[in-house]
Amino acid sequence: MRPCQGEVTVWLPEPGNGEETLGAIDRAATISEVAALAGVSPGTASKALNGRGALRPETRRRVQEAAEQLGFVANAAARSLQAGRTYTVGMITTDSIGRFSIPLLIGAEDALGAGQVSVFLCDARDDPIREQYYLRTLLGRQVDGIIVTGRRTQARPPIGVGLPVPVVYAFISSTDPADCSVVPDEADGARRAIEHLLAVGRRRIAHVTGPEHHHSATVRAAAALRTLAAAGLEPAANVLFGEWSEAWGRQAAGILLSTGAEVDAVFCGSDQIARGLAEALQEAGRAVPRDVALVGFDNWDVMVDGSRPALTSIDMDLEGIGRTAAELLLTAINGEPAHGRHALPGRLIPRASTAVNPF
Amino acid sequence: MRPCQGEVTVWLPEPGNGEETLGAIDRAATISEVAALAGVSPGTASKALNGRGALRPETRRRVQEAAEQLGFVANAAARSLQAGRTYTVGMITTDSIGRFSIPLLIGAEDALGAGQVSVFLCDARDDPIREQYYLRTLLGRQVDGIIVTGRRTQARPPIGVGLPVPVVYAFISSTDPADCSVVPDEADGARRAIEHLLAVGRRRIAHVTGPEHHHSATVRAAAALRTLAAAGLEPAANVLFGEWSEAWGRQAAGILLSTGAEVDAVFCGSDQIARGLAEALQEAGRAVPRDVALVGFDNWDVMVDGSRPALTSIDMDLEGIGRTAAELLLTAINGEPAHGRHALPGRLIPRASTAVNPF
DNA sequence: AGCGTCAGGGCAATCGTTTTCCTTCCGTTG
DNA sequence: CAACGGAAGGAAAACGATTGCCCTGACGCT
Repeated sequence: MRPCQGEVTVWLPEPGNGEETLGAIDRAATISEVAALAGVSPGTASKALNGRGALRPETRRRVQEAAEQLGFVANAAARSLQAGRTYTVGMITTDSIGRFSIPLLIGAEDALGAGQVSVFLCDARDDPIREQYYLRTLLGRQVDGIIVTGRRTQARPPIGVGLPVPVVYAFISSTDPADCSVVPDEADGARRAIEHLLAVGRRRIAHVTGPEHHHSATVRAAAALRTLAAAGLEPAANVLFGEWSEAWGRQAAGILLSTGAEVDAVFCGSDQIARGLAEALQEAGRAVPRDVALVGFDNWDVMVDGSRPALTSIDMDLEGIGRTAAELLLTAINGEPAHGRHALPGRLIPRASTAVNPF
Repeated sequence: MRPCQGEVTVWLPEPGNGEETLGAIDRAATISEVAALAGVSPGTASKALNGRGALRPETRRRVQEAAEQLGFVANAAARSLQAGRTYTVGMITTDSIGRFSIPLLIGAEDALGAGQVSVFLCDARDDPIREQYYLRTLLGRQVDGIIVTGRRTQARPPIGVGLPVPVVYAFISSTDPADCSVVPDEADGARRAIEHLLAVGRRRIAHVTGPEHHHSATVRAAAALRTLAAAGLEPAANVLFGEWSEAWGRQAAGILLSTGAEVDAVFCGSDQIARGLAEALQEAGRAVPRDVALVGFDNWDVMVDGSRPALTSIDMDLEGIGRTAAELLLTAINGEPAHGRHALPGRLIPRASTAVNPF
């Protein structure tokens, strides 16, 4: 194996650097060594370190000092072999690790780290083979549970049936209603967007979003239309389906302007679309938010802050979804499995693109 | 523990769903059970499944079928207990998982996954306490090695001294030259940027970048100036240090224009800066790339593609850095530790912002 | 003084797999 | 026919931590 490809520059350390690292540990100490140093048996040492059994305080202290001195950390393999639990969960991102997976991952790691549980990360890259391979790997490592995440909210077939460990789906959901899924309430998010636009006085509202075959796009669009209808309004234009890109946002702006529809607000299916729309509208002489107010979706920092004006957006609270999924997984591991699809509400983050008084 | 906070909508599965999941596994099968089913001893079963020992082909097959039938996956805890290796490495991202960590992570996971090694992910969030906590956790889990990554290329103190397992730093580097670090060659990247601008005929080149106290900013700036000097040129303006944001890019455009410096190209310290600059320049009536050519840094897809025109940029090959770090770690685990700072070259990705003939 | 009680701590089994010896059986050869 | 050798597979130790059980003193009570 050639570790480095292409040109590589290497600075080697200067030789003859005589200082020895202090406290060097060649091999991790075992509890027997700790016990020997403390002058007790391994069993007693275990009790001392885990606060079990009946020990003289002085003995306990002696063992603890010995452990400290040797830098003892219990071998997790041995411990889990005997406990039957590994205090480890697997996290499979079915599509690549990306913008959506990360907050989920952080949220999950947050909730699990507090419970002394470590996370095995697996990136299946949209490949069912890799997915099953990782699943087997995780099962072989006797994880206590598995979190499955992905980039799209659309329901997917269960990753496995009759698995020996609990599984929770985060962001994506399983088609099997008996599985436990934690997803964003996208319809609720779309409702908040429309209601916010209504609240700031807009009445001629259009919706520009991603591909029609994309679950999120259709769910959000339907909810937006429902909310408008509930207010006795029609959309100012037909829903424009396209892609999740700035380029499509710019293009959509042209379409809206050319139809002559008197649009005073656009709810966009993503922040990227909104940003493209904002740019093109302003180039065409429409002021944002004065003439047209904009609401995005995702609350992606780099987009909402980079856009001018800054974008009002819907935050799906991905971190919260990851955290909730992890917490549900922990309770499932403790014997109380949850079922069904848990939809978490998002928040609307108001910014300049829907300001009432833009001065 | 309340798993869900805030409003939550739950759809429960319809009760009375009578179908039993097929092949349900309550408890993972052990090798003894496989052995019993195949009519051999556990030791023999182990040999059969691992291709060791002298066994009749027919016996081997019988064991394999039994394993298949029971869905046997070897208990990794037991295996690593006896092997002294866990086929697991830890990955500590010292600052939060972000845009830079992900490609590193993907690259590392790529190189390791192929070697049947799993990754423990830990996010220390810039907190030294968390960092040491995770380090202990990883050591307790007997990882075979540790990869340390971060968001900044600046050298950092070693995460620990005399650790019982090899450590490789990726993207960041360790201040201890005896440690192994894999970093992008930022100076080389800056050189490529300047040489590209020279190659497309620009001579009055400015540099706008991030904070002066930021290692990457100073390294890139120094290399840019050196490259210009080597071509017998002065920079068209003083290096402008600011922040890594679009807003700063826009502001810097104003500064450059107001000084009256006849700039025909700007090398930007990041794609965000370049995007802001592109916007502001064009609003001021300068065409990109006709009047001013732009080169960014990072090759961040959403920036280089969202910008108009699309940005030429320097790609640090983060994925390659992650992969190389992982490969070096694997060889270190196998007893051949590498030392020193390995700088990997980047690539310049040409796009419209430096096109010679923009028509 | 004798017995019971309990604190303190050692012993050994256990978890599941691998691996190092053995044992057994069969065929071959001197 | 005896001895040897190799093939096939079994028995058991080992990895390291935990834990239930047991042992040993010391102390108190009658």
